[in-house]
Amino acid sequence: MYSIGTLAKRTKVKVPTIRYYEEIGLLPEPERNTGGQRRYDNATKHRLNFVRHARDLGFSIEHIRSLLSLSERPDMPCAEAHRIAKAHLSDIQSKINALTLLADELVRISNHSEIGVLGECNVLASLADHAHCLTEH
Amino acid sequence: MYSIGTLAKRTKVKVPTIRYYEEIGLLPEPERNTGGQRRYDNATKHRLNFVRHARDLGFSIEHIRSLLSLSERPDMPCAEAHRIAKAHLSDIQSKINALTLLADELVRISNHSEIGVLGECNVLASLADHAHCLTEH
DNA sequence: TATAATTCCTCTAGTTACTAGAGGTTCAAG
DNA sequence: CTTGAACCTCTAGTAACTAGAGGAATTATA
Repeated sequence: MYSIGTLAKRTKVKVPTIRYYEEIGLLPEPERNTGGQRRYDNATKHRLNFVRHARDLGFSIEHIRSLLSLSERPDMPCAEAHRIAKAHLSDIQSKINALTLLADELVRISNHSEIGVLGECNVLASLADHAHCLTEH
Repeated sequence: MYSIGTLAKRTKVKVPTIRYYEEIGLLPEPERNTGGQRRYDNATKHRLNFVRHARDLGFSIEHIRSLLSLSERPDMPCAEAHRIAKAHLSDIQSKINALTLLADELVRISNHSEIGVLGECNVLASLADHAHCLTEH
């Protein structure tokens, strides 16, 4: 069991952000020591790491709540779990596609080794085209 | 040349968001018709699509400004372009890794076809582990 | 063991990136 | 030529943090 500051260091999530996640119910209310300070275990650290990564990947809090519900409820009926998993899959796959295109273009720029200028650059085109989107827009 | 409403429909970006992007300098100030209304061309549409996708992928506005600078300046020296490209690459590659792990786990859940309950679920573990992170944290 | 520095607490207010609404003007269909 | 939709600017609200004030608890140092 460790303090909020220690948890913050281990997860690279800021202390006020941890308290904020608790407030909105993304993290459970932790135990408190005799002085009233929060004490955390590794289960919370694990959960917080998930939240942090998911946020970095552009998922909304509500999105994350839904993903967490898959982990939270081992008693969840398959049909419900499948519905949630499928609802997220195509979105995630189009994110992977878009990132891959952008990465390819950045690799091309990085490998463009002549001293001089870049010439035409397709970074913008890599994400601007909708041809590779799986979502509805 | 078309209106802001048409641009909004074509890019799925809301009208006030387009005006906001203009205000913060992510989009150029567009031409205006005699009545003072904004008129857009496809170059702006292209740029806006890039911004929208990049935001969906969790990049900050400043991040996007830096990526756009690669496209904006065909006269940029290679060294500078390489620096920017490399600064973004490892971040993007770790995003791809994390998303792939999450997608794999969601596929596993989707294929788990017995009628009943889900049993143990590794959605949380898929993103909680730092083992696959390329970034420093 | 005293005391000083650090970290914690709650609460309020500020920031980023939008998003919605008020009040008024311009456009475009009939 | 009207009238309703779409546009304008400006202000205010929301989501997801982030920082700061004022004070209590903990930990490090003398």
